[in-house]
Amino acid sequence: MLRSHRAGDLRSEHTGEKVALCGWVHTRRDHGGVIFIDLRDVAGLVQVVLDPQSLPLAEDLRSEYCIRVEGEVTARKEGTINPKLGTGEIEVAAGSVEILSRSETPPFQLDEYHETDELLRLKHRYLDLRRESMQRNLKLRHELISAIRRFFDAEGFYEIETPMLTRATPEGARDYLVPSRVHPGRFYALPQSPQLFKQLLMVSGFDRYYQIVRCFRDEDLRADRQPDFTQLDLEMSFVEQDDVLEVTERMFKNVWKEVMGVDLADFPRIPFSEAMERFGSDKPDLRYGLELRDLGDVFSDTEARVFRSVLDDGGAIKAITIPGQGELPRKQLDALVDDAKALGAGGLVYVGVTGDGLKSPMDKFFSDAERKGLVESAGASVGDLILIVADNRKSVVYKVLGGLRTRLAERFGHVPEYDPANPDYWKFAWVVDFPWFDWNEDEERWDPIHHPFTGVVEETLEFLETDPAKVISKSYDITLNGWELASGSIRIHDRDMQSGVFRALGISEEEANEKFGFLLDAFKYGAPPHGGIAPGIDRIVALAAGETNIREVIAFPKTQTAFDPLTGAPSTVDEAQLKILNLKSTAPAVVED
RNA sequence: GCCCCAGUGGAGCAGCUAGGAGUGCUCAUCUCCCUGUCAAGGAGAAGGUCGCCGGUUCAAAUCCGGUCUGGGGCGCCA
Repeated sequence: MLRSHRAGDLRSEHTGEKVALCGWVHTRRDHGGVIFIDLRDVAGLVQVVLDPQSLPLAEDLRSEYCIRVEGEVTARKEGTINPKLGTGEIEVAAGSVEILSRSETPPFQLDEYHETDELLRLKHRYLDLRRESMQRNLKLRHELISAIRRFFDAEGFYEIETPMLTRATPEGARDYLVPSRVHPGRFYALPQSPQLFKQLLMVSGFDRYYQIVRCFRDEDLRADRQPDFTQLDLEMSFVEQDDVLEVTERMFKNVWKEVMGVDLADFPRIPFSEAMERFGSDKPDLRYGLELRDLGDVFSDTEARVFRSVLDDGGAIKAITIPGQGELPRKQLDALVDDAKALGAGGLVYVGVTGDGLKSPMDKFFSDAERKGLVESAGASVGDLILIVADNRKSVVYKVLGGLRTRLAERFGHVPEYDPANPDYWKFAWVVDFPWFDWNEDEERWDPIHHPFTGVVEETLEFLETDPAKVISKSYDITLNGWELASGSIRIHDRDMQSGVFRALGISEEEANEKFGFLLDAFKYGAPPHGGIAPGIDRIVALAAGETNIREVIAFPKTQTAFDPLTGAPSTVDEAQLKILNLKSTAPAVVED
C-alpha cells in the first residue's frame, strides 16, 4: 500500500503517528513561508502543512494533483482548530511530498459553492464524481442496496439473475433492440423488467426471489426516469396481497432504520379512488395539505352557465384552497390560469376571500348561498385564495388540480425541508385498489392499467365484460413524498381467468399464445399463486439523499435526449459492423460531435 | 410530437423590459508579495465570434423568425 491511513479518517487519537496519505489537492493556501493543502480522499479532507524551504516541490502543487504525503499527525493549536472538518482538530506536518500525477486546470470547480452546467459535469463525470455530494450519494446508494440484500437474505430470498438478451414484448414501453448476428433478421430486446422470468421462477418452485437488476425502456426521460435504470425486483409464491405488502413494508422500515437511523411509521393504505378525490394523483405527496375539495353540492342548483353545463354532463367541480394568498396580484393569478391550461384545463376560476366578500371574475354569477357554501366547502377563511377547476371529464379535473397542487406547494413554501433524521419527513404510503381498466378516449376502448397478468379482486370479476370500470385489480403502489417508488400485484395463475381477461382486452387466443405463449404454457404445469413488487432503486436513493433528480445518484447517467456526453453514446458504427448484422441504416447522414 | 426556462472570457452570474464601443461582479488561471490559513489575503496581468443561422435597423448580447444543446413538464412510460 502506498498509504497508511485514509486522509479523512485521521483524528486526534492519531496525534504523534507517522502517516502516509494519498489523495488529491482539494485547495491550496500559499502563505509564502508556509503552504496549506487540503488533501482529499474518499474518506474526506485533512489539512497538510508544508514548509516550502525544505520541500520546494510544495510550490508546484495545484488543484487536483494526485499526491502522496508522508508526515506526522500533530494537534492543532487552540484557535486554529477547524470545526467544519471531521479532521479539524489535527493536521499533518509533511516530511515529504511526491506528485503521483499532475492535473490540468479542471474545466469546472469541484467545490460545493458553484452550480455547474450539467452537460459539462456529465462530460467530465469522472471529475464531477470527485465532488463531496456525489461521493456521499454513491456511498448512500451502496449502503441502501447492501442493506436491502442483507434483509432479503435473512428472509430466505434467493437472488437469481435473468437474461439481458431476451424477447421483444409488443405491449408496454418501447424496447431497446439488439440485432442477432447468428439469426439474420431477428432481434433480441433488453428487458423492460424481468416480469415474465420471475413468474417462471415461481412456476419452478423458487418461492422467494429477488434481484437488483437493470431494466431498459426506450421512452422519453424525466427527472425520475432514465432509459436504463435499476429495480429491486421481487416475487413470492403462496402469498396474498397482504403478505407482499407486509414484507415490502418491513424491508423499507428495516433499511431506513439501518441506513438512515430512522423508525418509520406504518404506511397508510389509501385506495386509488380516495387518492384521486383528495389529491388528484395516484402518487400523492402527503407532506402537506392543500387537498382537493368537491364543490358539486354547492353548485348543484347553480345558474352560472359554465358550472351548470359541467354538472349536467356528469363532470366535476373541485377546488384547492391556498392559505393566505387571497391578495395575489393579477399577474400571478394569470400565471396560475396558464399553468392550469397547460395541464389541460379549459380555464381556472380564482376566488379571493376578503373581509368584504369574494373577489373573483365569477362572483357576479354566484348566489349568496353559493358564496357561503363555496367558502365553507373549500375550507377557506378570510385571506385565502380558492382555485376552482370544472370540467365534464373528471379525469381532467383530477389531473389539473393534482398538477397544480404540487406546483403550488412548491411555490408557496408548503414542502418541508429535507430532514432525513425526522421520521415525520418520510411520508410513505400504499396506494391500493387500482381499477383494472382505464377508458382510452382516443381509441374508444378499455386499456389495462397494469400488465395483463395482474390479478382481479374476485368480487369485482362479474363486471369484467359488462362494466370494466368497476373491475378492481390486486395491484398496489408505494409512494414516498409524491414519487411512485414501487408497483406490484398478485398475478393471475388460473388459466380460465386469464382467458377471460384476454377476451375483455380483445386479445384472441392465438394472439395471446404468440405474445406470451411460453408463460401460458408454463402455467399448464401447476402454477403456484404468486405475486410481487418492484421498487425503483434510483428513486429510493434519490429521495433518501434529498435529491430531486435521479441523475444525482447514478454514476454515469444520460441527458434528456438519452445521450451520454462522456462516451458519446449512442454513436455511429462501421458499415462492416452493420453488414455482419444484416442491417442498413435509413437515417440521414449523422454528424458526430 | 407539444409547452415552459436557460445558453454572455475557463466556472458561476448580472447586463436584455426601454437597441448606442464587449460593460460589471464572484471564483479559477498566470506573475509578484506574504509563516497560521482553512472557499486564505494583497498587488497586477491575461482571457470573450454574447450557442448557431437569418431578418429588422444608421446601429443588435439586447427586438423578430428559425435552429441546436441543456433542464423542467405534458403526451409517452401495459
